[in-house]
Amino acid sequence: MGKGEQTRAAIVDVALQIASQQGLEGLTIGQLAEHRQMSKSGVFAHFGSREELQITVLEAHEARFIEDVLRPALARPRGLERLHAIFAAWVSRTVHTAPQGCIFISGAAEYDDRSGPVRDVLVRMVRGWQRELVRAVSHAIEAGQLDPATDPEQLVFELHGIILTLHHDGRLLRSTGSSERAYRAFDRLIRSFSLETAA
Amino acid sequence: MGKGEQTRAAIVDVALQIASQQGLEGLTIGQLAEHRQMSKSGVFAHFGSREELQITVLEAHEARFIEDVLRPALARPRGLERLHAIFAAWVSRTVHTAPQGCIFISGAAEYDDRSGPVRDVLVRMVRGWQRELVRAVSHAIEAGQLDPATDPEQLVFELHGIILTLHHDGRLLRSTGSSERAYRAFDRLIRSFSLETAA
DNA sequence: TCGAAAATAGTACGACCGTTCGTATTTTTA
DNA sequence: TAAAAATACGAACGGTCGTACTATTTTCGA
Repeated sequence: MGKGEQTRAAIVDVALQIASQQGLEGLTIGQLAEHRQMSKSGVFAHFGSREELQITVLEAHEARFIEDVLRPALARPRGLERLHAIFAAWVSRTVHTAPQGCIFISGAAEYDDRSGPVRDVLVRMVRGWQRELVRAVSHAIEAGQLDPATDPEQLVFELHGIILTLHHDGRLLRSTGSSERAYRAFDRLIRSFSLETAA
Repeated sequence: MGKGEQTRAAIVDVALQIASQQGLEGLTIGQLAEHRQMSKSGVFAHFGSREELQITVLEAHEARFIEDVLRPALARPRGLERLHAIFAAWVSRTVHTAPQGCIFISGAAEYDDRSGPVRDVLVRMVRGWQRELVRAVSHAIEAGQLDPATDPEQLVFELHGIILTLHHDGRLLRSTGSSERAYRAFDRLIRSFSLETAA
């Protein structure tokens, strides 16, 4: 790895941190330069534009997100067990990366009324993640662990809501005990989509 | 109403619109001045600081929110009916005010890592709204329409998640049919907190 | 080790930001 | 209708922003 790539990676690292706190729109090249103790133009040269920087940060975020949340769960058997593993890792990531937020979530608020390449990339990533979730749910249906009439996208819709509230309450309201609420919500959600094998 | 108050109200009106699209942090005095065809300093004078402007916008947003979502529901009898009315109005407001977003939601993302008066006001408002929701749920419990073991805050947590996802999917992903998903989620949520009066 | 290529610094730019201040204009009040 | 008060303006300030250019330094393979 050449010196350039090395520096670039280090910049992205810091940028990821800053963007997690201030949002992708709050990310500035000057801030980055100061934090890295180099010139603005030096930082700038690595990306060519602020937009390119933001997209690079998004890509880095996605990579880590997948690594943290999806990858470990893929070691689990398909079905509910894997879905639960995904959810647990997702909750953990949402809560434990404090005081940083999820760029996908803050980005959603920042770019839901904007257009342009950054938004497009973000949308593509979120859609991709939802597709992964739908896959995981479908496996559980195929395995007979969920009601075959289950609409996977509906379940994912509600699952996503749990995480969004967790993020919201934990970060804005600084509530404690949100993870427990999230788990309880997850359990009820799964139960309500389960086969009626009432004891 | 004097001339000053009149102008001020008109400015807040525009500001509310802009903040709904670009966020409270995206709100600038220059933009406001141009939109209103007056000088920056003229706009500025009405608020004394940008922060004061942002807080004023928040207050205006809260007033309208309560007026749209809570007020009409108060005409309904306490309990599930009122809770449903609140939810329906909330969904409607979240979806129909397109292409504008909810300032409470975008603000949550903007200020969850910041400190200062604007954040404080926002937190107070969101807490207040959650308290109203808890009240509505409690009424349903007292009326015997929900399981007496129901934790109202847990139900509100999950209810909030439905709205957050609706906002997210509808605005960022521009999904259609999110309202239907939201209603389905609401029904399942209520059912899972209901007394087991299975047919 | 030398020289091309890569990486970084330095400087300047135009634009916009919130804010201040003195002045002019309009509105309200006596 | 004149005086007083409220309101709006215009210019300017220091600051930060992204970006374009040109130099300088550093890196690294031949």
